Amino acid sequence: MQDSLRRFKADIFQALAHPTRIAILELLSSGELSAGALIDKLGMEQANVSQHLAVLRAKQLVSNRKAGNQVFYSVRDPIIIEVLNLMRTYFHAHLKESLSMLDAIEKPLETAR
Amino acid sequence: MQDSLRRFKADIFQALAHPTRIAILELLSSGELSAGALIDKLGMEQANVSQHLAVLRAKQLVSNRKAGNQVFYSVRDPIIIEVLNLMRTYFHAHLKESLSMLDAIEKPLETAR
DNA sequence: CGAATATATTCGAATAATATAATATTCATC
DNA sequence: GATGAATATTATATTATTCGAATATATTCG
Repeated sequence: MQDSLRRFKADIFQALAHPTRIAILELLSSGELSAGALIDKLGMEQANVSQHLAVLRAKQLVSNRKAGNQVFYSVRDPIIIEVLNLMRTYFHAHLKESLSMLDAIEKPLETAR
Repeated sequence: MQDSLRRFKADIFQALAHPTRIAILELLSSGELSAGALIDKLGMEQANVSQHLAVLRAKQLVSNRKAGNQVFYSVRDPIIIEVLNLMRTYFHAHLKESLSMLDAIEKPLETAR
């Protein structure tokens, strides 16, 4: 059971472990948005956003409501937003190290393919 | 910058997205432990635990202190524990759905019970 | 020194996550 | 019922994570 809980947590964290999905949740934190609105605001491929939405749906982090032609998404439980906010606090607390971490992550962008 | 913050968050979540690493952080939440103690308590391969510790170190979620022969690990910032606790709250709030999610994840090794 | 203990690293194979492209579905309107 | 708009799904190539096995590095002790 202890173990199940950990697998569950790991699973949610996995769903959160992508910048695009975090962006989606943050965009939704102030209220619901249609898939199209999300695509616009993110400025990304329709299919890609839709796949990320599918991940969030699969882990039940968002709910969706179909209205005619469109699908409106919203954050299922505000606790998730709290988690994101805590992470922001964490980021600020460790700003210096965080920045060097980001430097390491962000490759010196190479010639695009 | 918005984007950097999201990449940072995603990166931390990625580090949290494994049951073993969650277990490690939870074991450390009440104080520091040596790598050996963690290996014992987890009952896992030495190399495997060490690799997970390396991930946690890389993302600076734990600090380590070498004392003679041993290396003692501790959680770097209690905010991380708060995040795990929030996740536990979330789990309880959505117990029913969570269980069915876990069912889907766990192999159908059902025979007994 | 050499052996023993504690921990870390490297390598390779298996598996999972991602982005893009192409296609499918669903609904509204004509 | 055909067309167009909004959204979802599938297929695939690429890349990243994971585990176990083997090996390496410290450190202590005799």
